[in-house]
Amino acid sequence: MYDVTVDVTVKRHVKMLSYPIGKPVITLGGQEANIRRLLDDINTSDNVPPQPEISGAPIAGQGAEGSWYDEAPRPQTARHDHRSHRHRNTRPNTAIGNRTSSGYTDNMDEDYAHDGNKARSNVAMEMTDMKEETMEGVPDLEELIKMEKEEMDQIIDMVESNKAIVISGETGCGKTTQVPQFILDHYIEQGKGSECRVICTQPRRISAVSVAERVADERGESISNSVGYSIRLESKFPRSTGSILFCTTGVLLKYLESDPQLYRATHIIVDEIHERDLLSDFLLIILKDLLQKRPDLKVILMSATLNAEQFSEYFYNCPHLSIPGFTYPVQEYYLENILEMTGYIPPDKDQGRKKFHDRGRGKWREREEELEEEEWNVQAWCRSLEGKFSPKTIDSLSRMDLEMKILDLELIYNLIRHIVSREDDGAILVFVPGWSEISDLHKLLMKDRFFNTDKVRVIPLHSMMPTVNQKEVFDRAPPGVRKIVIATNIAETSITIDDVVYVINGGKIKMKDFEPEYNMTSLEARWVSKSNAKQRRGRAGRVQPGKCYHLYTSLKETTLEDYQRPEILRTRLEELCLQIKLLKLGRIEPFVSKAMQRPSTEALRMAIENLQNLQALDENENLLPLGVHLAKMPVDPHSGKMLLFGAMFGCLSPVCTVAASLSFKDAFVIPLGKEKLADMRRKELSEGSKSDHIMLINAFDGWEHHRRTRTDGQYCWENFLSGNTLKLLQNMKKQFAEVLRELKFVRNGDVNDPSVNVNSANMALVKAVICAGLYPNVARVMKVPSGRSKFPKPPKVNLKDGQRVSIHLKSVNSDEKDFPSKWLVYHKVMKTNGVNLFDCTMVSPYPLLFFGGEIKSSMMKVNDHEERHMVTVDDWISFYASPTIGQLVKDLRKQLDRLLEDKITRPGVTNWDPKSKEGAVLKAIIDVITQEDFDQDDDSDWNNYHGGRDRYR
DNA sequence: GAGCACTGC
Repeated sequence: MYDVTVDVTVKRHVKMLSYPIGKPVITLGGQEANIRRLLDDINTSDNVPPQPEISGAPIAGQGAEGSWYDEAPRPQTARHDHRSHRHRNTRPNTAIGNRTSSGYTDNMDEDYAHDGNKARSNVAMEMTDMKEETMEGVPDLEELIKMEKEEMDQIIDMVESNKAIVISGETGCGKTTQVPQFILDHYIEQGKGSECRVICTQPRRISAVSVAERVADERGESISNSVGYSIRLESKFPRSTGSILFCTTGVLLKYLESDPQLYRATHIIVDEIHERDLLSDFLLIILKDLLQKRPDLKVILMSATLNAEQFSEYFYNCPHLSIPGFTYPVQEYYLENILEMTGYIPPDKDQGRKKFHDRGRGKWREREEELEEEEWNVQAWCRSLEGKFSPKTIDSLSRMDLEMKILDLELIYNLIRHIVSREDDGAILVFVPGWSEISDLHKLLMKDRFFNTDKVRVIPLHSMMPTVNQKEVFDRAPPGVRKIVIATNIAETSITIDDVVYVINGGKIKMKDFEPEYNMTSLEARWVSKSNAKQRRGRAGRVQPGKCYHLYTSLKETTLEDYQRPEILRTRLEELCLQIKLLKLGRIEPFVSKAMQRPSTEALRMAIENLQNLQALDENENLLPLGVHLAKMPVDPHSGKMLLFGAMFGCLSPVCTVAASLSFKDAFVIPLGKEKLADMRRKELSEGSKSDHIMLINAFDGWEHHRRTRTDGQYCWENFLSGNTLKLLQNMKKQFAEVLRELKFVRNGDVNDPSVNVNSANMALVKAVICAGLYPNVARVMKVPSGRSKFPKPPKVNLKDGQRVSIHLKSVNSDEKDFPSKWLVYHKVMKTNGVNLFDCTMVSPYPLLFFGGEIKSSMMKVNDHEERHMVTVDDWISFYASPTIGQLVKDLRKQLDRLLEDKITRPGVTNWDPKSKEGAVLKAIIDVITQEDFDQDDDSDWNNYHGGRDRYR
């Protein structure tokens, strides 16, 4: 055990080091008498745990009267059977202003981005492929109605005569708002309105709401009549039949749990399928199968134009219809044009042959040859530019790093200066990959007095910056003032800024990727795809003709992928697998193989294995009782397990805060330049807990406390918190409590009910529950660098497989010097620059012993003369312990395991009566955990022990 | 010495 070593293997970005990982640093013993007494108490308690029954409690969502999706179809009433309510053609041009002033908008808004007349001037249908339309004269109303009628008839014909169709069209063609209405209106005209229930899914919450509002508006109704929406935590259902429901993809998938054949819908429209997000790809597999079982069901897939054919092929070569759209023309410029117009001379690329790490894919030599070929192509292309571009530009192109390993911010700076001084008014939107580029470019601009004036307004935009919630992003700059927005891809789909006329496409995008062979998620900047570029370009043509500057050559553009890799190939699959089992879709592998692109066998195997280790699946992929609970909770499996334990151990509210923050996002926003101050605030909020998760609880509780005195605004401001996010987290917590009530783990759905919070103030226990949820995500602190250097480095920690990683600088533990326990549990580990733990909680030994993996007792040789007893969890987490205490811990653990298994199989409210077996066991466990036990072992002084280890690095 | 973006009756 002492010399457990890991193979010395150098893998991509992962240092596998060889050194002992098993030596304990903590000796257990202080609680021997305590545990013995507690075990005695258990043995004298009742042997049959009483099962408190929850009877008569109504289950939310089932049979709730008046809910849209459970109501039986009923006859159509007369007031809906004429189309005269629709007046979308005469709608004034207010849509954009209204939505943007309310905060977020979405690219879906583009479907009605322009004046109604313009938008509808190109409604003529084409069965052929895409055709770029330009603005024509505006037809008169009569002609418009006629054109629309033709358009509608064609779509209806196709829908009627096919089970599935694909409709493609660029943003601006109106497909999202019009197609659902065509279908409904057709049924109403036929006097069959009551037979029509259209569900239209959107990938984002905001699109679902804003499209529903727009469509209701076009029909001259308020929401909840013939049009409604349903997103998580917020629903306004339309009437039960003769109606259209816009919902998120996730909501529709949730419906499948109670209605596997989707009888609540006659038509299902899946919008934005070209985005290839995990949930739409999953839904498509299900719908494809469902068409066999429900011959009456109509499926309409809606996509952008590029590659729309592949969806038609996937759906049994179903017909494909393309709708032309309207957008203002956008002039495009490439790197060669930009160098020519700015006269900027980029730095030469590194001359020495760069060592090329292509993350293990492809062999070194092949890659070298590939590079040489690329180089040759570039030089040939440069020669072809002669005569068309100045020699200076051509020379620059041939010498610079066209791969843009590091985004050239000087180039962007020069380009912005060029636009500001030479081009007409209009906001500039710059796309860069991430925080550091936003920060650096912002500094670069502010350094220049040219930009640091009242005439220029520079706005950084990032999901974690407070500007995402501020109106100024959307506000049109006053005349003579230039607005410059520096943004991540948040401005590509989620946030729409109307007055943008100039777009600078930095060419790179940060993308999450999962590599099962390294069991590692990464987040790295890659080249954009053609569809990203197209979307970015479109951001320039919303209000008038615009210009788009791509920071890559026109040669490079030809090598860009059409689309980003679908998410299903880039993500962990645990949740997907659980859903497949919950929806009884058969064995995982064959089911997933039906996807448009199937994930690797390795990724699937890893997901299934993890679920088996979690006791969610058995060895035959059958859902175990725990798996059923986890699948029903709207969080990842680890957070789900945490919630179950939180309910059982009477600390529901704090644990819900953690689960909500981990599965959605934490509530912090950080203004540019205030990073360190924000770190300090978080550290204060952690109150010495050495836990990011406890810090989140304290931040949330502080906010709720200040709400009572209406000082929450001040509180958020001081602590860099977003009130909007906190409200969402609060609602999520309520939802979790509801779900736990349905699963019968708590009696009522109030997350703050005292009965489920008897131990909420016991932070040692809350940490233990966090540990129970996050296990086996355990890391061991290996080295705390000395604090003398100017920039103290974060502690180095090891994962179980020996990977050496850092604690991310955002974590409250990143500047921690003192770890009484060397063990951390974490939720997220990700490779960015290096490999980082993004959140962690230091845990004491007992939570690991009680909630971790298998416990073994063994002897360990300390030196030639001495051996010591120890207990070890999962063969790597070791503590010195006498044989007696080892046995006591094992006995107690056995009691706990039995209790937990029973609880999971037969859910019930916790019985705290210490005379019951359940009460006695829980009391014992809580008692031991509460006395955090950090007895240091004298002869294994941790720093000495690891002092000589540098040679391995 | 640093955090793409979504989402769940």
